[in-house]
Amino acid sequence: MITVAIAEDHQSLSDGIHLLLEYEEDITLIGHATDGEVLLDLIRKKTPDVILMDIKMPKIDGIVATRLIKKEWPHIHIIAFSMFDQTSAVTQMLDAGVSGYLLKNSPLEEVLNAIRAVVDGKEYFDASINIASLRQDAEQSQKKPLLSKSEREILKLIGQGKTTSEIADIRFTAVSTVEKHRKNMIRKLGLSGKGELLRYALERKYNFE
Amino acid sequence: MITVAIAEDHQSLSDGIHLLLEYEEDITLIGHATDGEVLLDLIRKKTPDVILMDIKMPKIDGIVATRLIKKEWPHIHIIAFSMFDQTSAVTQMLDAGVSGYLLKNSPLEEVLNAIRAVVDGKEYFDASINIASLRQDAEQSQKKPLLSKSEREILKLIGQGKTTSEIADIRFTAVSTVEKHRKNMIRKLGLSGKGELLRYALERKYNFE
DNA sequence: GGAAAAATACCCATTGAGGGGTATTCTTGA
DNA sequence: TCAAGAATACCCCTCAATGGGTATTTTTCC
Repeated sequence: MITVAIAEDHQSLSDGIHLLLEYEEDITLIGHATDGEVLLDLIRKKTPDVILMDIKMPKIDGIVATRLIKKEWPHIHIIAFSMFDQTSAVTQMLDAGVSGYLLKNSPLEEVLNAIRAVVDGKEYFDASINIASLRQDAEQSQKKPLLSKSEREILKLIGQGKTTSEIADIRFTAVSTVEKHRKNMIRKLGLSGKGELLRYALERKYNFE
Repeated sequence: MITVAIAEDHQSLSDGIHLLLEYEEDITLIGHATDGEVLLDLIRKKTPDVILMDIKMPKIDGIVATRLIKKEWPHIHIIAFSMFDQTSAVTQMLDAGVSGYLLKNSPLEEVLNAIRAVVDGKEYFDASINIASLRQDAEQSQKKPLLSKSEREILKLIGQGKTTSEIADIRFTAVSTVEKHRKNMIRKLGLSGKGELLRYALERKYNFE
């Protein structure tokens, strides 16, 4: 018997999976959580074989929750279940230790395939995710992160709506230095035009990077 | 017998509803669509009594689709089914003519209650939506929309990353006119500083306003 | 220890976005 | 029909954000 837990903040979807699993002889749903904290409590009480993990969740998100769980219970198989097929979301979940990645706009039956695959020790990725090329990208980007430490820090502040001079004050550096970092980032990221860096920084926030 | 169609771009959720409805004697699912265009095709072939309508959909979104459908088939009951409980999303769907509004983080059983309520000629709103106060707000804002037509149009283009001169080209107006509209919007919205309007426009995209 | 990469800081320049006006024409609703 | 609000278009001015350089000091890593 395979025991499964669901971490998903949309209860309607969680209920749908519940209905699906009810008619499977070899799978039992042991509980569901609507946020990362509740999930951790749940696991402490009843350790499941498999967790279906949403990325976007209140309190503790799926990426952090996966890291915590794999650290303490490395034998639990975690399958990411997300709306996002962006490279960054997938690589971060891979890095956190998931054994599979499903998309919410795929058929629900995929869930069954994925659960059975991961308890068999295999991995299971949605067909629309090119897992091989992602792994390669991940390796490269580990060695050469596109943006440097200072640059990422400044980008974050830009995303918070800070201006160049405000950022210079915060970081105790000259305005010209911040300007230089901005220009370097624009070059590295292949952007152009005035608002592009702000746009990039803002979109970042919704893109898991 | 109640006939139902689903418009939902996350197939997993749509599959879940399918499972739920399968065991209801008085309800038949006649089809599901993953975008607004497919939905319209579907309705032309088999007219359902009720449509469960997601707001976020490719091609034609739920708001536009609802308007189109209520115009041509006013007897079809439409229930919005969304992740968002923001005022703006709800009021826009109300305005478009929905008879109910469900949230995805509510139990799936709510779907059954809602379907049965709307075929009875009643309305059905998720408990966490304060429908009375929303209706009042909607009345007021109908008389005085904050931004005018041109302003909203320009804001949308700003959100798409267009610069003032590009927007002027697109709209066949002078650059100075677009600048004037920008300034008026900044004043109306109580913004300040250089990137604020872009920031506002970008955040809007995730907030349905 | 020494080279490469990152961080620092400055120079020059252009331009887009805003702040604050005024004025004319077009629409729209009471 | 007539006034209010919207849309159009121009004026002035400032300043932050780029684009494109150079140079020095730290860090980091082989």
